[in-house]
Amino acid sequence: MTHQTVGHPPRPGLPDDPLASVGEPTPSCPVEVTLAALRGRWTTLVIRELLRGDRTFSELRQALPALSDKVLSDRLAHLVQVGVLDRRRQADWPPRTHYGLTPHGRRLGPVLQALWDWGAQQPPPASEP
Amino acid sequence: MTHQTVGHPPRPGLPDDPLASVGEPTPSCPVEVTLAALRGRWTTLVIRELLRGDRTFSELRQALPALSDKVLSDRLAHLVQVGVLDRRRQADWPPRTHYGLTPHGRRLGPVLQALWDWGAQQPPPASEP
DNA sequence: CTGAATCCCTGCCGATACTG
DNA sequence: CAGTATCGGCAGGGATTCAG
Repeated sequence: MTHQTVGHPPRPGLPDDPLASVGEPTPSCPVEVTLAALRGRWTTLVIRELLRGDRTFSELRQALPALSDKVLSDRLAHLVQVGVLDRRRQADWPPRTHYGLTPHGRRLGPVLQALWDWGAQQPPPASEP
Repeated sequence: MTHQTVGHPPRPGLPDDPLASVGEPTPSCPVEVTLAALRGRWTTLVIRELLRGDRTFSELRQALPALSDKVLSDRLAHLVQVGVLDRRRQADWPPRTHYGLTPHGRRLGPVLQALWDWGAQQPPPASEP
């Protein structure tokens, strides 16, 4: 069976790392860190939109019409706080705010790709109750 | 998967797949599929435990002492339903139930690894509000 | 235009108690 | 041993309204 066990290169292993021994969900677990960053409905769609390039508040609202102002604002604030997004206000009038991914946020690309790849695989036919 | 790159200069982000144009969170988006599978507190820890090998209900409870019976039961049922886990009852007495990852579930390894890797990176110092 | 404040409703998850 | 039943607290998120 080819499975990652003891004795692999200096790569942080998932089940083998000491930190992977946490007995409860805690912010010190890197997996929890990432899931916390992606937490919340619409979050990944906002990131996807910004992976295509910088956007303003209105542009994001236009791209995601079913997303309310409040939640969009919440998501953006959250993503800025965890260092995924960068906010650049425009002193002009009308006030425009541009959002873009930080380098750290851009590294979420491979993560979303991994999520995409697994979800695109056909699961075995589940039995319905 | 059709990967028509539409002139992303330096860093192509998410796949430029037609499905990536969804305007709202929907089960048809593969990213949502995966996040739905991983949804819920304790879920990734249960998977991590089973990445190390098959476990019974009690063994999982022992490995995650702060997890209540009900939630553990919920998580296991959910993961079985989405095709991540495989349940094998023992007709014997006392009744033992063995849980193990399906091939599909085992492919979550790289996904969790991607989540781990990003979360393990040092984010830029967050600005204070 | 870009957000913050408020209200309400829903679903999660923890605790406890009970069954095959 | 391996779950299900039930209840309650609390946070997430949608709609609306108001402010800078």
